[in-house]
Parts: sequence; structure tokens; C-alpha cells
Amino acid sequence: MIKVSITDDHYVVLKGIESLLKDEKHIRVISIHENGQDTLEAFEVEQPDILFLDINLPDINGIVLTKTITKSFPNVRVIALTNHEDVSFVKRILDNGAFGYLLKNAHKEELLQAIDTVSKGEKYLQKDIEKKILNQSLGRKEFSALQPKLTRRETEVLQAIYEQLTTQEISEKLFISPKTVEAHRMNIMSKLGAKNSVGIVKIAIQKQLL
Amino acid sequence: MIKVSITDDHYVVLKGIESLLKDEKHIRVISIHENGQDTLEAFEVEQPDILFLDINLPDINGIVLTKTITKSFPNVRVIALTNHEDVSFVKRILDNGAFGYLLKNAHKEELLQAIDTVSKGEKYLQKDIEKKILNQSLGRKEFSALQPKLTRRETEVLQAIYEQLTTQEISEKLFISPKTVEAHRMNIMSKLGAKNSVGIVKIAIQKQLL
DNA sequence: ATTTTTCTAAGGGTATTCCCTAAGTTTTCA
DNA sequence: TGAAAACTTAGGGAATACCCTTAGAAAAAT
Repeated sequence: MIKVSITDDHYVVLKGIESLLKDEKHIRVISIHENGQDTLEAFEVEQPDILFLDINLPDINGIVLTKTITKSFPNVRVIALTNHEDVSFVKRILDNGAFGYLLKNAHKEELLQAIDTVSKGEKYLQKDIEKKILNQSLGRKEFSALQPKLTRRETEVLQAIYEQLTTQEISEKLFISPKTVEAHRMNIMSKLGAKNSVGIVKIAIQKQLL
Repeated sequence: MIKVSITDDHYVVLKGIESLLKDEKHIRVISIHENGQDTLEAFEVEQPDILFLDINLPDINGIVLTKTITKSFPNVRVIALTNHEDVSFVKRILDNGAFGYLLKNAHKEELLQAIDTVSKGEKYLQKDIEKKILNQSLGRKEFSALQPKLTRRETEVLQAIYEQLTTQEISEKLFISPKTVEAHRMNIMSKLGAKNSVGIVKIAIQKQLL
């Protein structure tokens, strides 16, 4: 008997997965949750073998939550559920301890196969995503063409730029010199391949950094 | 007996709504579809009273599809399903003939109420969206707080800004003086309520002007 | 414990954007 | 056809962003 939990803020998704699984005798849905907090609290009492986890939750960032869960409850295997087909995104999630990755357009067979595969301790990726990863992994790696990694500070500056703050305002907000803010902005531009602040925001949105 | 169809490329959403409705005796789900094309073809044979339509479909833009359906099959009442909480978005959909608007985190009660309300011929909006629309509609109207209308030239400049071009480069691209470009940019900022070019792009993306 | 990365910040420019006012021309629409 | 809206241009100045280099201190990773 495989115990499954589901966390998704879209109620219909929650009920959809539940209804798809309820005919399976070897699978039991033990709990469903609409946010990260509830999920963590419920896990204090009983942990599932597998958690279907929506990455876009209202309260906690899904990637962070994945990390938390795999650390606090190592027996729980997380299968990420999203609409992002972005390969870099998949990578980040897997790096943070997820065992599988499913798009929300997955059909019943894929859902079941994901559960079976992951419960065996193997990683499960949806077919088309697997292909994409392979294709892109064959590109150059050193240039980090995929998901540019911003540092904590850079992320803060990025956020502030997005909020239309000026360098001066950002420096006051973060208690650092304007010159430092500029340095961060230059680094962000360089990492994202942007020509100016507009490009930073444009690309950051595209790459889901915001 | 109310006949319902569902169109959503996320299979779990499809099954979720279906399972939520299957206990209701006065409602019958007559068909489910994963894309716009299938939906239109199926409607040639039989039309539902109500269609739950995901606005983000792989093949056809949901807003356009709403328009098509309400024209070709005027008996079908469309309830839009999305994650967008953007008020301007809601307006656009309703303007194109939709009878209701639900976020995907809607619970069973809301789903049923939406069906009942819409089948009576009334419009149904989810509570929190209704509030937002009211709030924003009470603002100044002459300034077109909702969907700011940009002129043809302003749209071109907006596009160029989005492409990270400088004022100089834009002027060369459009064969106008840099000063004119600046004038347009100022007008765009004013219309969108942006503080700078970053804001222009940010808001333009939010309001789907790009 | 040591290397690497990140964070910090400065000087010294240049380029660009932002903001105001003003006004002639063209297009659109009632 | 006349009025309104949109498009065009401009001057001038303040503010901000961009770009380069350099470099010490702090934090993180190995």
C-alpha cells in the first residue's frame, strides 16, 4: 500500500488527482492540502510515501518547500507538479531533492507510472521533459545558458528593480552604498545577458526569477 | 438537467471538475476536451449548456475561443477558468461573451453556484474578483484605469523599449527624432502609471500589452 | 584551513533617461 | 468640415543609469 498526499492550491487539481487514484487498490490518498504550511503540519502526524507537490503555492515557494520536506521527512518522496516546461526549472527542483516531475496535463497512466517508479526509489520524469533535458544538457555547460544563478543579494536587488526603485532608493532599502547596488545591477545584467534594467526585468520574468 | 462540458489541457483539472460534479443529479458532464479544436468539433454534434473553459490552451487563445463559441453556439454559456487574478484580464473575457469567471482554486460550492447562476442567465464572478473589480471601477474612469489604450506609435515604442533599445536606437528604427521617442515614452509611462522604463515593461506584461 | 564566491565600495567618467514646457502638423472622427 | 486626438519636434537641465577598474572584507564551499 502506497500512501500518497497531494498539495495544490487549485482545488480542482486536488480533487482531480484524488479521483484518478481512488480506483487503484495499492494506492491510498491519506491527505490533501491547499498550502505548504498545512502540509508541513500534517506531516508531523503522518507522512505519506509520496507527495504530489504543486510548485506554485500561495504561501511557500515550492522549491524551498521541497528542500524542507526532503530534509525533515526523508521518507517522503516529492513529485513536483507544475505547468513549467522550463528545463532549468526542472533541474532546480530535482537538485533540491524531488524524485519526479509531472506537468499538470499528465494523464492517469503517467500519474500511476510516476508513483510506481518513484516508490521504487527511482526518479521519474515525464517523457517529453526527459527529452528536453537531454537535448539541452548536450549544450555547453560552462556558460550556464540555462538557469543563471543569482546570489541572495542580487535577488534582492532584482526584486527592488522590479519594484521600479532607483539605485538610490534600493541602497537605502538594503542599507548599502549606491555604488554597491550598481555593482549588483551590473552583475545581474551580465548574468542574465541584459542590456539594461528593462532587459533585467524582461528576462527575469521569462526565466521565472520573479 | 444542466449539460456541462469542460475544456482544459491539464488532465487532472479536467478529472477534478468532473469528479466534483458527478454526484450532482441535476448536472451531467457530457464531454471533456483537452484543446480548443476538439471542443469546437464536438460542439458541432452536441452543445452543452455550460462550458468550463481554461483560458490558457495550447492551441487557441482562450479569449478568442470564447468569442468564437459565443458567436457560433449562442446557447453555450462560457465560464472562464484561469489562475489570472488580473482584473483587466477578467474584463476582457467578459467583454468577449463569457458568463462567468472562476479561479482554479475554486471549491465545490463555488463551482456549483457558478453553474446555477450562469444557467439562470446571470453572470457569475468569484467573490474576491468581484470585489477587486468594484474597487478598481470606482476609481477615475476617464483615465482608463483598467485597460490603458496605447496609440499605434506608442505601441511601437513600447515594443522597442521591451527589446532593450535606447532612445537613440528607437528613433533610428522608427525614423523619428529621439525627442519624439522620449515624448512617447513619457506618455506611455503616464498611461500605464509607471515610474520608469522598467515599470513600463513590468506593467505592459501584466496587462498583456506585449 | 584554504580556496572560491559573494558582498561591499570607491573613483571617474559617459550615456541615457526623466521631466518640464511649448507648439506645429497630421490623422481621426463626429 | 471642424474639433479632438495623435504625432511630431525641440530646448535645457536634473537625475539616473551605465561602464570600467580595483580591491578589501565577509561568507561559503571544499
